[in-house]
Amino acid sequence: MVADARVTEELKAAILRGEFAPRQRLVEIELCEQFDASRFAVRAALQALEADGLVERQRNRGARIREIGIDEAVEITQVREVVEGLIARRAAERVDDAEAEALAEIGRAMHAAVAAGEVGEYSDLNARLHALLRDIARHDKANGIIAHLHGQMVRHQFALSRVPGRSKVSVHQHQAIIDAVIARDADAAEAAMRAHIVSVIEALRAIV
Amino acid sequence: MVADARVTEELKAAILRGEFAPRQRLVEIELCEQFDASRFAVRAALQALEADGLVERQRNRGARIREIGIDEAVEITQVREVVEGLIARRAAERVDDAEAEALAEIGRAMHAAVAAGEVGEYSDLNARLHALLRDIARHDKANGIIAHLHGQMVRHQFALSRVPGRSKVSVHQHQAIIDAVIARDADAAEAAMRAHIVSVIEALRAIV
DNA sequence: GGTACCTGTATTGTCAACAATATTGTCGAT
DNA sequence: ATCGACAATATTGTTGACAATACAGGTACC
Repeated sequence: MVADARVTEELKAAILRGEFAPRQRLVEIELCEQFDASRFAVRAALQALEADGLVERQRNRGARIREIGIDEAVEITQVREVVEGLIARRAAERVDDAEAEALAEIGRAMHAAVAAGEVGEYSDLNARLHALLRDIARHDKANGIIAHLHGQMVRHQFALSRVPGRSKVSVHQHQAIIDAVIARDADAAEAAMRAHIVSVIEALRAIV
Repeated sequence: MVADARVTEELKAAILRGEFAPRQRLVEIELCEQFDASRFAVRAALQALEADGLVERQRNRGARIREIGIDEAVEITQVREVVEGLIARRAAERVDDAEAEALAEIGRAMHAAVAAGEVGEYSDLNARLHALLRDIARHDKANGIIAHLHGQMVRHQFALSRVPGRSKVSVHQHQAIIDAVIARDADAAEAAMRAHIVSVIEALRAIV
């Protein structure tokens, strides 16, 4: 696994960037040319991404980009709800003063971004907040599962960030999470995170 | 993926049965003989089981059985706590009368098994209860994650079932879960499941 | 005109040989 | 006797060719 790893990474990045349409066929030879790799490496990459849930394969019929419908996106987000709840709880238990200040800073930047109407900036801050909480929680298993689920959600995540007015609602939820973690209140942190993601689920359902 | 799938399945079953010791090296040629397959198929199986978290591989150094220490087992069980909590909640929301009766039946059998001191029988009933709850919940993503985590826990699970007196404690927790689901009380079902698994975590920590 | 079959092509599945790399054992020098 | 360099061996990584399979298009028959 050496060339394999490179191809796996590049192919995954390309999928996450949205370069392939859902249900699009992934022909091995075409991928060989695109990534300048052998069929062996491409095959290994496809197998890895199948385990990742990004690609589906049928015997003798090849691989295609897995389509994730709204129902599955909701299920994924429901799991995310409880696992990110665990992460928020752990973060509240383990946060140190420097990390608390970093959280507060993200909170202030979020308010500023919403006030200025910068949705792209707000979206970045959102990702940074969740990533920082994962860093603070230092829970490898939970973090791994979130990464796994996140990979399958990129398309819907993008759609979500385009919903007008969502940032105005979610900024308060994010602030509640930040406040609870800084206050070292584990129960409140978990509850705030779950409330936040429940509202994400509602927004998801509303898209259709 | 045809011979591959067979080898993957058999190898996984062998690992779960405990036929390989933790950190034991898995030499490809030996596995070829053992499962009467080509190196190609063995390789694919090893890659699949790496993604499954049962095997770890290093470049040019081959594969070994992944050792799961007590700390990791605790983390796994913490994730299980919240995801099985979600499953219990969903089960309470979706259970029908026939399923409720099946749950009640398992509860009665559990009490009987504890009274008779049949630990093996109780352990089976425990597995059946959790499986039935997953059936009722019909939450593919959550069920998939539980299956994934369970595969990594078999060794510790076995150690847990040997702790004397555990069934006497857990039978009441199980009954609380059953009662809450039958009463269609989602909050109580989630809380009961989480309380149950918290006690599993404590028992895990106590083993060392 | 429609349906079933057959053939050609595109694509994936499998294999055995070869190359690259790590590990182990041996030898000599200090 | 211990350490380091070096050679031998074991094991994995990679490649290209070949076999098996599914799909599309055309043809004959009803």
